[in-house]
Amino acid sequence: MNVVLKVKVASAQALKELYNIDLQPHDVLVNATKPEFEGDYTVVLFSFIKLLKKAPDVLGQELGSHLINRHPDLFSGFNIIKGFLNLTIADGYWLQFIQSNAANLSFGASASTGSKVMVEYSSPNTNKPLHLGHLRNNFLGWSVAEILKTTGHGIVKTCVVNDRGIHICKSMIAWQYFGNGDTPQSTGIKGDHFVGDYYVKFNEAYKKQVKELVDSGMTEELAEKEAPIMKATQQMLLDWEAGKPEVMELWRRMNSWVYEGFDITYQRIGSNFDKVYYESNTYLLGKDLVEEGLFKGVFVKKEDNSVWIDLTNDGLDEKLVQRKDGTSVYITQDIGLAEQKQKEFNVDQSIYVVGDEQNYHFKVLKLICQKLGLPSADGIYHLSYGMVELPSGKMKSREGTVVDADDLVDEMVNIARQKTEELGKVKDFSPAELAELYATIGLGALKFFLLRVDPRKKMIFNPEESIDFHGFTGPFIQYTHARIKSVLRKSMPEGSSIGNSLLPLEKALAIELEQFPSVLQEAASEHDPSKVAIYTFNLAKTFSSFYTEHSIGNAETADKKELRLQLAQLTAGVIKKGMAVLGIKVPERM
RNA sequence: GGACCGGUAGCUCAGCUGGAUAGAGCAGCUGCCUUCUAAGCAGCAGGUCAUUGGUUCGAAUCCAAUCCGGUUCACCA
Repeated sequence: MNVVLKVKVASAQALKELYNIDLQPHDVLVNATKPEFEGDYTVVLFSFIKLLKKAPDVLGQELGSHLINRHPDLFSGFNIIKGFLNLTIADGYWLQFIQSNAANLSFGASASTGSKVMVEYSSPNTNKPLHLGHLRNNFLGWSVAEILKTTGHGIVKTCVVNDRGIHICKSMIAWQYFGNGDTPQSTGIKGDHFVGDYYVKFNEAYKKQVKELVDSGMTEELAEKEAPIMKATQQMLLDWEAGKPEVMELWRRMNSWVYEGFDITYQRIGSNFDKVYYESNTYLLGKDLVEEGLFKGVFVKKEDNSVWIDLTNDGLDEKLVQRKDGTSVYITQDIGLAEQKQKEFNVDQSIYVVGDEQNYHFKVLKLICQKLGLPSADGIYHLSYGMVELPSGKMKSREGTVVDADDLVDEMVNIARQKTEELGKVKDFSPAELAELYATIGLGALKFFLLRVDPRKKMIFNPEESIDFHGFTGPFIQYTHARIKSVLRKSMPEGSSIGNSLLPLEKALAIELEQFPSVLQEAASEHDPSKVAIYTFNLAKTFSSFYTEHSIGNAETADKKELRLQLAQLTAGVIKKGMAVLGIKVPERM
């Protein structure tokens, strides 16, 4: 049980014993004491003052004295300022905490809860390479899965690849027209970029054709439909759906190029999946559910044979679930896939890491699944994240302002190399060690930058500022870890006495370390890695102050040396674990 | 137009189940490397928490209205 909860439980119990009022620990508001006051944690008394009709000072005195008498091992002092009861936690409590966890490698992790969660993330299209927005998605999804794993949930990481449809045919057509038989191998271009280039070429050619038609007197609307390259693409989609061999062959070939490229990027950024779904296999799912929905009266069929669901009573609109020609729409596939996932993995919760532009879609999806009575329905959770924007505004592929994932990672790693060389601290590293260090720092900076803000909020990515390695950044935390390891290489804790008192910075560190498990819990329940990022940064900052102020290896006494070594060891462990759930490695030296 | 999301320091963001004088980082300014890594530390300066009203012992936080920005409401995916 963490300290805050102990304070709450003790306070609720004390109020019961003193005044015979029944409160849940949850009813007691406990905050960290503001630095300008004496104490560690503060019980806010106002609500009890009202309830008991007692003066704040009297109540505070009675409660404070009672707490100290009943829990001398937990509390060592108190003071009352206005309606706030500031409690000092006994040094012995923190010392005990430090000693029992310094070498505990699994500190922060929870026992299995028995629940199983699926996290769907990344979900790329096979017509273009990954960009900055995908990076936020990948880092978020991976981290949320890792946080849930650490807090005792079984995890299935999954990815739904959008590998079919008109947009895929566009790159295929463009390659047929303009490719001259080139391949990623023959050109030396990474497969996903290679295919993406043809997607761009399609749009260029299409635009040109539309313009020509418009110039010859056609309306723009008609020209967009009549452009030969578009008609060819639509025919190709029909051919694909009919399974025409040469189209299927081309489709497989080009997709395989993309996957080769994705594999490299995923490997580099550390994304991985337990199960990959391909839309080419799942796009027909859900049809039987349309029948079932009609039978149950959840859906209605209109005269033209299209099938709808009326969600106006739920404050939404009417939504189409099947076209008049009997083909299914996107949401129908999603319903079908939700059912499929359920059959295959039987998870308690299914998290979809998808941008907030699809909020409405997921609201509808969940509602429809609930109305259909699918067992997976209530477990659907849309982890909606905000778009990544540039200082100039949104990224637009048409304007060429899309920040490519591979390029960005390259740039970050390069800057890491440059800065490391400037500082010259690891001149004895082998080339392989250096390469690993640059990747660790560069990716650490990037991941931390994208994960440190609330996922729900849109964020601005400033290429100039984002590559900062000072302050609230991944490299600062990595650096703190490396400094600790440097100390620990010289001497390790021996398990000897750590004395019986704490200096302010020693205590501040202990207090912060003790919060790690509850931070992980909070991050898990809110699906929010930024909680861990912020916590880990603050911990590193506290350690840096401590490190500057107090000598560890040459401490004043043997007790102090042992105490500080244990604190250092525990801090290194928490930093490492905190960063690990963010997908960020920490170096031994940098 | 309906629904949803956001507006906190020059910039990027915390804080939002109501609690003490609203916090970080960057940028700016001062100091600190003969002692464990200065990718650091200590300090200064920087605020009408979009606006107005309400709820109460207490509001950045809750409620209402307004202003500004965004997303969405396709027989697209």
